[in-house]
Parts: sequence; C-alpha cells; structure tokens
Amino acid sequence: MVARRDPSLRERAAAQLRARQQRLTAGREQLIEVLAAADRPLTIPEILHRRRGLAQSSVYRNLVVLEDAGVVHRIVTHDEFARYELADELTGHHHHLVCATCGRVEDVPATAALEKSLDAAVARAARTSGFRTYHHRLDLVGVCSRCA
Amino acid sequence: MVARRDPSLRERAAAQLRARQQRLTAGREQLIEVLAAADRPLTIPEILHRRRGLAQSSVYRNLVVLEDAGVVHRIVTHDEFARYELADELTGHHHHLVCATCGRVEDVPATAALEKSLDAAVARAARTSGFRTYHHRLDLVGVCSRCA
DNA sequence: ATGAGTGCAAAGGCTTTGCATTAGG
DNA sequence: CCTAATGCAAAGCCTTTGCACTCAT
Repeated sequence: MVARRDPSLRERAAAQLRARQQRLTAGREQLIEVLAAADRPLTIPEILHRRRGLAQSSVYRNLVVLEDAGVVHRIVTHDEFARYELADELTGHHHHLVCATCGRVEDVPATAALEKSLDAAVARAARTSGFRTYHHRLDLVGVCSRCA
Repeated sequence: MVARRDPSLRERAAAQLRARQQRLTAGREQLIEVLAAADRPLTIPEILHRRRGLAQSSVYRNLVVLEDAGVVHRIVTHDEFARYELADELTGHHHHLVCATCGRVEDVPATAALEKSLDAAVARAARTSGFRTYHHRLDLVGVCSRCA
C-alpha cells in the first residue's frame, strides 16, 4: 500500500471532508494516522489502544464522519467488532483475507486480471437486476496463521 | 436457485445436522423452509414475521446450530441486522448485491468465467500469505431499485 | 428417565446519544 | 460570538444467556 506513505494523504482527506462541510480536526487526523500506519483494518479497541488519548465516543462519531466523507471504510466480519481502514481511493484498491476463526483481516492487493473479470461480473449483474452497482468487495475466507 | 425447490433439501440438511450430532427439530425445519422460500438472505425480524410461532431466542440459537452444521450462512452488511441464507452447498454458489443505503441483499448467480478468475486469485493469495483460504465472498455494492 | 430443545425474561456488549464544556472561524 | 467538536456517562439495541418446562429417544 504505497499510497499510505503519500505525504498528500492528509491534504486529500481534508479535501474530501471539506466537500462534505466537515473539518479535519485533531481527533480525525489522529484516526487517519493510525489507520494509515496499519497494514490491515483495525477494530475500535485496537485504535484506542494505539492512541490512548482518544475518547471512545469521539472515535465512533468521527469514524462515521470519515466514512460519510469517503475517507475510511467500515468492514464487518463475523466477530464482534467492526473494523476500519482508509478508503480505496486513498490507499489503492485491494481485497481482504478474513479469518473465519478470529475475525482478523489482512489486505491483499488487487490484480489487473482479476479486476477485469470482476468488472465484467459487475456489468452483467447491473444489467439483470434493479441494482446500480458502485463497487465490489471480495473477501477470501479462511484461517489465519495464528489460528491454524 | 433451482436447488431450493429440491425435495431432498430437508434430507440433506438433516444429514448435515446428524454429522454434527444435531437433530432436525420442528423449529429448525421451519427455519430451513423460510430461508428456502426466500430469494434473498433474511434478517431475524423478517424470519419472525414470516413464522409467527417461532420464539426469538430459539431462532437465534437454532441459526447458530444450523450455521455450525453448514446448513445456513450468516452474512453481515452495514446495517443493524445480520442476515441468513441457506448455505451454498444446498442452493448453489452465488454472490450478493448489497444495497449501501438500506442493507438489502439480493442473490446473483456465479458464472464459470468469474469463478475461474476468483479461484486463481484465491490460490495466489494463499501462496503469499499465512492464510489457508476455504472459500470466497463477492459482494457487488450499490443502490437497490427501492432506494434509487 | 434423561439429555436436548424451547420459550420467556433478563443480562451482555458494541455502539449511539444527551448534555455540558471546549475549540475553531 | 456561535456553531461544531469533544468527553464522560447513560441509554439503545441486537444478540446471548439463565432457568424452568417440554419433548423425544
């Protein structure tokens, strides 16, 4: 995820927020920093552990704001916690390896060949359904090395 | 999903339950019937609405049993409720159209071409990660006709 | 009989919200 | 100044669990 080291990350996030009449406050900036530093989606307990000063309620509230602005994505697996990551637009499109046992999620980069097949599937589905599809989400479900 | 009208559905579900030392009770059979009659994953409120006699706690408990036995799959979108459907083994492999607005989920059949690409991606990911992947999950995210 | 399944009600736990305080423009 | 954001605590809400009763083997 080379884009995560992009120095303009902050600026791009700020722009996306401004477009929604939202500010890039200190708390929101810290969330972006934590998520940018991680190589996988994080739960809120994990975020709070990495930035001890943050208030839980503000984290929840700011993640909603950041998600509405398209800066972060929320993902839900089968375990108890939701997970957050920077949006594809900021870090590059990728898919997920999801551990069916512990819920852990890791990133896996998308490849051109696969994306081409997926785009075709999306187009086909759009034709045959009332849905207008915006993007796709591919999870590879298995067991992570920790749980194996 | 032609398999859903398969008269042996009940028998196959019973066999999967027996393999886990579980019985196909009346309550569990009703759950399978409701899910088989639906053409999309259902929330628990929806299930309770369609089978008024069922007790909420038993539904939750039995869906756990059925999921452990591989008879149903639980899927989580972005809205508040989990959704349940019969497992791929009973109804055929398929993907989902997920409405980003209301959380509604519809089925979309898998195609051979796409599955081939996906299998290749799964194999590649398995090589480069500590994950052992069992299956995949593809969601096409968009806006359904109701919310458009 | 005897353990599994059921149903009602209460408890759990992640997430959201109320409200007073603080910060930003 | 005045609206937005924050932080603490309390409330919400889906889901799980305790417990007594019933059913099937």
